Amino acid sequence: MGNFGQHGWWHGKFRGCGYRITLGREAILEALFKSDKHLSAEDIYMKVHSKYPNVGLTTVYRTLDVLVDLGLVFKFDFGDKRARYELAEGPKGAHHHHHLICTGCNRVIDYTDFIDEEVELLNQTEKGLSKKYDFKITNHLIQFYGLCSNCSEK
Amino acid sequence: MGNFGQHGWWHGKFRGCGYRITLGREAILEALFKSDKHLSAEDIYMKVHSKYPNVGLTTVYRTLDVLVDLGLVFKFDFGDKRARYELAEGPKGAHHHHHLICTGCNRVIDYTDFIDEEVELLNQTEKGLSKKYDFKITNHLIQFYGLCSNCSEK
DNA sequence: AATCTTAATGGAAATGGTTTTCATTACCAG
DNA sequence: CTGGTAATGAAAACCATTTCCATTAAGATT
Repeated sequence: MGNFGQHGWWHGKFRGCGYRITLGREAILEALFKSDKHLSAEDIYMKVHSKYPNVGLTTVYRTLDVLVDLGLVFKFDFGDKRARYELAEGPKGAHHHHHLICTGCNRVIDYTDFIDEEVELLNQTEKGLSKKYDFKITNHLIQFYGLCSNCSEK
Repeated sequence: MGNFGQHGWWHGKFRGCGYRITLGREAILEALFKSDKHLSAEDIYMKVHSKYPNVGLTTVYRTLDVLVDLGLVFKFDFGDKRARYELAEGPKGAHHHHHLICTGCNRVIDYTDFIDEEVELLNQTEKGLSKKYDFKITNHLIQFYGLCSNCSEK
């Protein structure tokens, strides 16, 4: 579970792409691993910075870019105006979920319900679209927008 | 078709929400109506500005906010770093489509294939989620990411 | 271990899309 | 016509993210 540091499950993928393993990157991935989710770059910076004060915000941004490129991290836009990041897959693989976003208060609810049906339909759709448009699909995004119980009362 | 100005199909919805009808708003909505799509705020500004030079960029942003709030316009993030806008519904109603986004060159392909199945599944999902999370869903976003034929060759 | 190549880094400055400010204009209800 | 107030434009502010550049440190080679 919490034994992030001992594993290095991502080292292979990292090295295989010519990236070096650094303390900063280790710390950033650890922060993502340990945290709940929907972290902004600055959230991550502050977590990392408290333990490794010599890791700068610029490195956080650069590392997140790398992680997104490698597919280890997903980048989201939830309507507040900063990017949000969450781990795509851990040592035990991914726990797939999508998001409900409240346009009133920007609260985000993760849900895993209906995911199987969604993903099955998406796979079919992806197959059809790939063929028709000669497009190699690597990822998808589904989000629902609306008002949470608090905000719809007003 | 092109007789945008004569209709004012949106005036009702506008006035009903306490908004005034102004030349700038008319021009901005007309630009969205006439254009293809995926316009940025500045795209719209330039189109509008050529015909009505006294409409400023600020007004474009403010009007787009209003239109998005009213549900007349959708706002998208396609990964280049500016918001993209397109008309949600015209006088004849909406022509629903989703997007394929190339992460290589940021090209966006609209597709309407599979939309029916998608929308049906989404409706079911929305119903289930609304109930379970007491969340009033008003909108959804589906996007596929990948590489277009040009970019996957490299 | 020592050396070397070059990716990675941090701090400061720049960037640029979007928002805010504020004095002025112009919808439109009465 | 006229008053109240929403809407506006221009300029300045905002602020998340990127870029610059001199310095550091992975990690392959010796």
